[in-house]
Amino acid sequence: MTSKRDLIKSEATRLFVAHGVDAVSVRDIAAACEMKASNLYAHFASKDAMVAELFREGYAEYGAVLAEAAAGAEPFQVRLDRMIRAICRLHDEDVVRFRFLILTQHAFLREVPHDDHNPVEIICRAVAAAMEAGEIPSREPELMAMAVIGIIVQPATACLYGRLDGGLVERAGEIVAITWRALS
Amino acid sequence: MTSKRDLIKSEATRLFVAHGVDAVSVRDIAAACEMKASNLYAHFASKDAMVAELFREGYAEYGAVLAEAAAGAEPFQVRLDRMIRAICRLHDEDVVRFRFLILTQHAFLREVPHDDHNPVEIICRAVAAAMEAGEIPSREPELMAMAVIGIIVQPATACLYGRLDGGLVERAGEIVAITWRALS
DNA sequence: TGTACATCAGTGAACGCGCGTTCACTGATGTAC
DNA sequence: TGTACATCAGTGAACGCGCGTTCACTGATGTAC
Repeated sequence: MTSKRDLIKSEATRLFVAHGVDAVSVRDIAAACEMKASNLYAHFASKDAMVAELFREGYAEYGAVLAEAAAGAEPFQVRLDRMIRAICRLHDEDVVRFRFLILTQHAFLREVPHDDHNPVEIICRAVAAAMEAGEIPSREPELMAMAVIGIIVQPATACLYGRLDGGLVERAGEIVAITWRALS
Repeated sequence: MTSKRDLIKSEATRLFVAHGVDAVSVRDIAAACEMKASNLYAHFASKDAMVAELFREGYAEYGAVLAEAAAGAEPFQVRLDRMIRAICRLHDEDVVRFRFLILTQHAFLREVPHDDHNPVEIICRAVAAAMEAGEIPSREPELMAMAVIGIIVQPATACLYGRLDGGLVERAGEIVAITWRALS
């Protein structure tokens, strides 16, 4: 059985994605959980703390999954393939959470540490290492890393707005191919 | 001389980008313009109307610039080059407005018409036409168009967060090259 | 078995605050005669 | 030239509202004896 805390988190995420964080009140969240607003404070210190927890938790899990996919001694092409498929899977498995991260990133990205668990950082380092190892041509690593991220995130955003039907997993092979050509 | 209305628009845009639309009150905007909040209502019907006008105006201008760059009988490669350089120029010339559009897109994209002046639509059509004309390999056009957009927008976002120093114009040639490889 | 107590998720009513917005009014400037 | 009036950007005070948050309290459930 999922805890009340998890119920609140999932209902809140859903409402935030549907209407935007600022347009959703604690009373809205409570109503979706069939409780009163005051009871939310038995589970979270404040609305802000709750939003921050949702973002940091999601962002950290993405970082962990990506770090695992990026590790290993295989050629960069194999690891890149694994990373992209991992992200596509994360997207399709919980599209609401992916969207929450896209929508709220601008409120939190400034305060997220640039460490080993930062998804953007992981991709930057993997791309830079592949260049140093001569596995792909040497270009500005940060720019190429951003291109890689854009090639994945923009289709995800397109799914959000109904410009792309279905999910990303079914397109993962194509996305990998686009990315590989871009980096070549 | 710039009108008071233009002053309000530019100060508001600046504040919205710095703190987020919901965190900026009409009193904040008025203070930045050295006037009182009540006087804003001589120029705009409401705060919401003002934000909507800023978005629609910016989005429409981007659409117009892109439409012009996309037009013509030249090969797709030439027109794509012109489109990407045009966007990079728009970004560097008024980085605050570009960021405003990135940050607020999720509040407005749903209600923007998918017509000839929609920047996303223009890129989608240009890519699809190039495929039909055999200028680039045939793949899912919407997915390829999203990749193109991501390759430009993600570096712009990286500039926003200081991950990339400088602007996009200096990188326009490289961005064109990445995009062309991705589409090939 | 019944009684007394502890626990704890959940409630209801209220709080102060800052928000967007309104509107009667001001006061400087330009215009007509 | 002076006087009377029109215009209009800008003001000050106030409005109602919904927000996040607090806190004394409730009432069902479990536990000890």
